[in-house]
Amino acid sequence: MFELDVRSRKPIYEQLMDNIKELIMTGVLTTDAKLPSVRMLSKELTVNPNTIQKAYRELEREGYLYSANRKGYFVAPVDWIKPDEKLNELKPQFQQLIQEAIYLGLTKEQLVEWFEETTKGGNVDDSR
Amino acid sequence: MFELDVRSRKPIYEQLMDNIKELIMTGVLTTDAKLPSVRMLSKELTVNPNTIQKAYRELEREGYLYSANRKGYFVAPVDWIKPDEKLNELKPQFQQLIQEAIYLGLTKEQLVEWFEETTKGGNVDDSR
DNA sequence: ATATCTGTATTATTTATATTAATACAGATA
DNA sequence: TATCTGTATTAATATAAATAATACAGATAT
Repeated sequence: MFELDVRSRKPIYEQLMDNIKELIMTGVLTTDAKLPSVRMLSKELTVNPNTIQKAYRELEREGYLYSANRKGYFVAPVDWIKPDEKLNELKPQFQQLIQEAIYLGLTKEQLVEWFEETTKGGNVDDSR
Repeated sequence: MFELDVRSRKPIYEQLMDNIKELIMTGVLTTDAKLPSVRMLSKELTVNPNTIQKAYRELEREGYLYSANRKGYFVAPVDWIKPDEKLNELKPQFQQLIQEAIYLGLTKEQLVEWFEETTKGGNVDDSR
């Protein structure tokens, strides 16, 4: 279910966050879906419980998850993320990447193509 | 000339690399332009010389700079970077960002708009 | 030629952070 | 009531970034 690389420069908890975000964004995990408990996932991935918790708590802070009174962690509704704010945070990252890509020869057409590959591949859940 | 934030999570040498890349990509620094010496920049930024050298050497490895026999570091021609390979490395980064942005409501039109803002703002040097 | 600039290299130390480890508490659930 | 859950705390370990202090040798300008 999750792909972690302990040799990567990127911290395990961040890799975990990316993995979970992707499951949410592709619609595999929908609103109110329950995530594996800290301890279970810890055993499954042979990673320390604290590391799992750090990822969960961070995702909660960002609005992707919520935790209910010792019942577990669950997927939060999209609008808890404050999508507009988040998009504005993403913009400079995009523009830095775009600038570098343009320098390397990226055309507008190719960028649009990449956009459409993404929409085609991922099954977005409209009911959310 | 350079903007560094010692409190950032991103290492100083990586911030320096980003800064230099941007100067190259916006055409402020063109092919064969000389960069400040390791020691000078070290003093100017009050950063350890080794940190500067790490940034320079890494940019050399990536093909953005070259160093000539104790004469200094200089901007390399674009094609030393192997643009096609680099673009392929950039693609997955783009798609991850695009996927998240789509989840947050990004439209194709907005992405194209961001692309055009980038081309308009930066003065790309065609003579390269 | 000589002082001074350049990159290059090496070794040690400090600092920050990620990760693991070992526990403990208290509410939720079966 | 036993066992699940999240939450919290403290300590130890590992890794990497950054600083520090030097040294060597080629390039350059005076």
